[in-house]
Amino acid sequence: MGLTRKGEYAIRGMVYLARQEPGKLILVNEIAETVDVPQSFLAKIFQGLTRLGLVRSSRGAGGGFALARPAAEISLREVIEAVEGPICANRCVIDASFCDRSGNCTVHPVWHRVQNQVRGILDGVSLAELCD
Amino acid sequence: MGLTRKGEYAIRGMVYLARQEPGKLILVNEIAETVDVPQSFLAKIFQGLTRLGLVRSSRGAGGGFALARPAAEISLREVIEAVEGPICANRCVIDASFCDRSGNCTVHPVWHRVQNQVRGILDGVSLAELCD
DNA sequence: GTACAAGAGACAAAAACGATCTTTTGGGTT
DNA sequence: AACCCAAAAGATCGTTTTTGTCTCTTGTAC
Repeated sequence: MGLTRKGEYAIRGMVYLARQEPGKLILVNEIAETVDVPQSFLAKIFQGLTRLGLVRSSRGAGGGFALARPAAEISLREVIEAVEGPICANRCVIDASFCDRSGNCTVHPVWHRVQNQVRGILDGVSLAELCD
Repeated sequence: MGLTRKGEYAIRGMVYLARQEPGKLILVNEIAETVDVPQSFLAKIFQGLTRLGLVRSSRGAGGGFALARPAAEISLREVIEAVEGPICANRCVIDASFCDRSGNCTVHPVWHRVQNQVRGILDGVSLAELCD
């Protein structure tokens, strides 16, 4: 019932990128150092973000990472779900096999409401807004 | 970012109790069997619920568990927080030491909004409503 | 005082979390 | 072409949390 460090770190890193001159490539070491997260771990996290198309990367000298889209067009939800998986109040909402005892679950609709609210809030916040 | 089995089991058990004649003591074995959760585990969970005053218990022959208050006066949030701890979007909202890098965190207010929304929804649902 | 059922606490396997390290791949430079 | 540089990929690894189980104790009713 809460963000893991992976999520927290991803947000820190992405907000840092969002504060840079758009398109400018930044080394993962620099990001890691200034937002205070372990470099190797952040590297892994950014690998995933790259694969999912949230950031673009370039290898070799002069390489690094940059946001794949303008900061105003990347939502907090995208970042979180990229590293943590889909926001889900209870397994039963995603995984039907977990819940269908006796056919009907009265709590089910509550989980849906929770998810939708959370997603809505997180959708409404962009990286640009988090730059202050 | 989701309920654990403990939370899920606690809800199942409490809803089952809420469906019984008020005040009637039910054996944990019966509860466990009909809501389909491991008995020993549910026993542990209910131990905690008793300690926190959500259910009352009686030992010995004819003992068992019953809701400590009317089902309409026990919220889903109470049950969840009793077993999972306080609902918290990010450690940084509860544990200041986790977040105060450079003093100000722009994401902080978002976590608060998320928490309040979730808590609000869960506060608004009582066990009675979950009985259908 | 005996049977019964919850309370308490120790223990343990399995999964998730939080990294770290090494090797590979690809891009620039000389 | 040879060589650095930095990300990509994958293996590994210690710690914590989850998900239980088991045993023993305590309290209650008959």
